Amino acid sequence: MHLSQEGIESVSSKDLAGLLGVNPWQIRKDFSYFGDFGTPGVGYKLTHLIRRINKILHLDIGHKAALVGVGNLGSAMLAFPGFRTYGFEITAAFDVDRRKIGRRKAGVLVEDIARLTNLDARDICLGIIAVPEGASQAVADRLVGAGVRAILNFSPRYITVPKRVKVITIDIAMDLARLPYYMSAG
Amino acid sequence: MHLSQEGIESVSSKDLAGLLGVNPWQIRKDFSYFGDFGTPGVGYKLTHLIRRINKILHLDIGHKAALVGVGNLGSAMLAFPGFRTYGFEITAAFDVDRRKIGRRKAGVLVEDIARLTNLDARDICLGIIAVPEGASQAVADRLVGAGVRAILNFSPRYITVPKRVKVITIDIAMDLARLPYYMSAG
DNA sequence: GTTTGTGAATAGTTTCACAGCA
DNA sequence: TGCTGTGAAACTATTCACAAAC
Repeated sequence: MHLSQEGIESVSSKDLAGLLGVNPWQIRKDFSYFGDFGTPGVGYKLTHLIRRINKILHLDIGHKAALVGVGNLGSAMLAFPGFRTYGFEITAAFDVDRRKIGRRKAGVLVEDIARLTNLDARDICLGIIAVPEGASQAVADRLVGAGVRAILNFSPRYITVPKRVKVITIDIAMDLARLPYYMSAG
Repeated sequence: MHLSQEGIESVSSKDLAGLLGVNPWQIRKDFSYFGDFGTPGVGYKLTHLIRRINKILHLDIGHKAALVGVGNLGSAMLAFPGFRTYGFEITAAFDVDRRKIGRRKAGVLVEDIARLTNLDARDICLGIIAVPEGASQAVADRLVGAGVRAILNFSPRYITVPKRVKVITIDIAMDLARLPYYMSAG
């Protein structure tokens, strides 16, 4: 992605592998499942590759997201520029805290969580849960009721949703907890 | 983990499976690799299970971590209570911004990144990278030089380190980017 | 009756090696 | 010569089924 800014037009599977920390044949095998074709002897043309991958992952159209929980982590999400890279935009934010409701954070109005309904009417298909601990299931239920089709969950709890809704959970503490196992003696 | 607060003493593989969203036999198989034993007809005793898992993952001793990058995400990390659950504590924070250096965030003094050396002398074995974009590799190099043995990397870049150092990268934007693929028509 | 622990069967992933194209 | 795309081999993980334990 950064490569295109450096005037590079083509990358080989070896280049990509080095950049991503995997083996070249993994790259080629993965691409081959989608019939993606590069040029033997040259590599993959960057513009073509990016367009193709965006299409496969459905990133070719923009997506609007609603954030629930404007605490430390939620605020970081609102300010995070990385979402734009893949065509995402947080266009709504919700919280329970009266002191936050009505104010703006990173240009987005913080609304009362009671108003978290009919997100589909606002063209929002995606929910981000950044509330602390136990509230996550209730928030997930509200998001599903409001019509989102996918949820990014930052709370350290497994949440249950209808199977038409896709959930990805990022449990930061648990990810960190995997590290000590690999650290030799200490 | 929350279960112990509810007075529950034993869990079956079925209970755990429901709680984690996986199959019961997956739980049993995974435990069996470590020769962990529950009681047939009853289940797994919670206190024993937690102690055993903490031992296996080396979470039975506390770990000190250094945070690099006290921006939005970094501040969220400092305030995040979840690390304590697994025995982690952020005891040092570093930034390049003169306005932040010398101040305290969530009780932790923000130091000049130039002072990021000899972390091992301060009993810190773990680095958390929360800097924006391109600075991540340079920060990783500094952390390795200062003696950390593992890194939690929040920047969307693959970083290269000696193989004795374990890295886990959490690319929030890319995790989010996986969702649209699963959302039907939109 | 209930639940664990595990061998065997099944499914999936990673790795390799090489034919074919630029 | 350099690199892709893919069939086959090796490996790993998941699922099942059931004997032994409570």
